[in-house]
Amino acid sequence: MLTSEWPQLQTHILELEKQGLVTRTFRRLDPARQGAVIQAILDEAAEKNPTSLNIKQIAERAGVAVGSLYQYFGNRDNLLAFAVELCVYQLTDLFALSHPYLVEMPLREALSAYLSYGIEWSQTQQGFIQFFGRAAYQGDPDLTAKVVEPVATAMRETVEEMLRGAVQRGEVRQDLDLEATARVINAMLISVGDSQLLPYLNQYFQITDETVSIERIIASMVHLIMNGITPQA
Amino acid sequence: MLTSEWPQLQTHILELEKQGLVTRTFRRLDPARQGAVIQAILDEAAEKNPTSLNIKQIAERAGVAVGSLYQYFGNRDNLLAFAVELCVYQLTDLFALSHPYLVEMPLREALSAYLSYGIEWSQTQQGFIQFFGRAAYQGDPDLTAKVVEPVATAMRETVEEMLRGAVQRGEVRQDLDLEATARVINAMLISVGDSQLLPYLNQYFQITDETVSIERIIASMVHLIMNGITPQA
DNA sequence: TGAAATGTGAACTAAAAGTTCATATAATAT
DNA sequence: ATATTATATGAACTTTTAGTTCACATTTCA
Repeated sequence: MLTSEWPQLQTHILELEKQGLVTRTFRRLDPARQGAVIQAILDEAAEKNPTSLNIKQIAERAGVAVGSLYQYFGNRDNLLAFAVELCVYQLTDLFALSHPYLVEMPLREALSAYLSYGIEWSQTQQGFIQFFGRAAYQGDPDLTAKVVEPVATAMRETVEEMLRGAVQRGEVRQDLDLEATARVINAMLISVGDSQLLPYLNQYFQITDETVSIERIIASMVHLIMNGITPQA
Repeated sequence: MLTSEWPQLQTHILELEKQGLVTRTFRRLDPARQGAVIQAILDEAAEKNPTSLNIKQIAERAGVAVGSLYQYFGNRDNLLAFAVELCVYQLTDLFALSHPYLVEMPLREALSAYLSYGIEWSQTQQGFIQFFGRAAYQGDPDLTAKVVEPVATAMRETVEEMLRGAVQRGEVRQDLDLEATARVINAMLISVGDSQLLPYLNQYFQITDETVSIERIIASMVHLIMNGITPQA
């Protein structure tokens, strides 16, 4: 069940209740029902996009009545705000958790781990990552400010510190334009990762298909970053 | 004016007239008015997204009456299909034109040119690229099949041939996983390019900001691709 | 000069989506 | 056991949004 896989979820819901985005009723709900509602919101957002959430469809998807959603969230705006805030909490937590490991790992392994772990993790945890992805690629100003900006900054800073650590450990050149290179690598990680998270994106980026696996892509990407493609002297 | 900067535009419009997507009336229109309508459609699509085009807003933006749009396109579906097909025509033309130059250029210069030229070109030609970008990141299945897939394939194949040419000219290693590497480089070019085309994407990718210019990014990207980041032996 | 082509936008229509509320059921307290 | 409170339900109401039409005005051109 969803809730059991998100240990911090109840804490975050309590926090959001204090902010007036959910009612006590929702917090005290049967976990299965609570999970179904959250899952329905995330799935709905992933299928279309966060800003065009449809209350009636969410109700149908979750197997509850519309009236119940109004008892939980009061109105649509709150429901959306609830999902948005919850998503930021969850992803912020995730980055806080993985950050120290990634920064201390040898860069070569850290790059692989970042992607492999990220792709795997987001596939078991159906929902929050996809919700975030839709928000990121939709470009709604409000969502961008509230969800995308904080998470995107955390991502970029993680990559920057991974690189900085690697420089200090002598794994990479000293004369790198560290800031610019970190941004390029960050963009690579995002595009490769997101193409696996949001299948429709892969039709644009064309990262993988029947002939090229994600493992081959990750290997080539890491190799490219570490060694470039110019012939060895 | 828009029309004068797209030499093939009239030809394409005639083609679309034969397909029943526009009326003769639109083709024979005063060029300024015709351009204003096309521009309005593209701008509208760039601001929200292609699938939620709003007839009334397009009319207002173009400075024409809604009734006129119905004389030009018959209905909303045709108007959208017209924009979609026109976009594919224009971008296909663009790739056909630039492809041979890029493939024969030294890879190092070709990578820079691809981006610099692409970013510059799309900023003067307000519209088609942004329309395409919105389609690509929206993920509507119909748009993906009709617009994104053909253009995305052309992009990936261009990069593949750039790499293949470079291998043959001895500019890069022979033992590369060429297909996988091409896909990674293609994704880099897309993410860096699109972040400059669609400003909201830059808030996610965080490629550039006040402290890091696009020129620095391109230089670092090319350097990364050609030389990697490992210390020189 | 008149017939054909084109332009106009208020008004019509339909659908979609948020919200309410009377009623039913379950939980809890006394 | 019964009253009280909490929660569940979904049909009906309301509002908004957006595509479309059409009677009439204007322009073009033979």
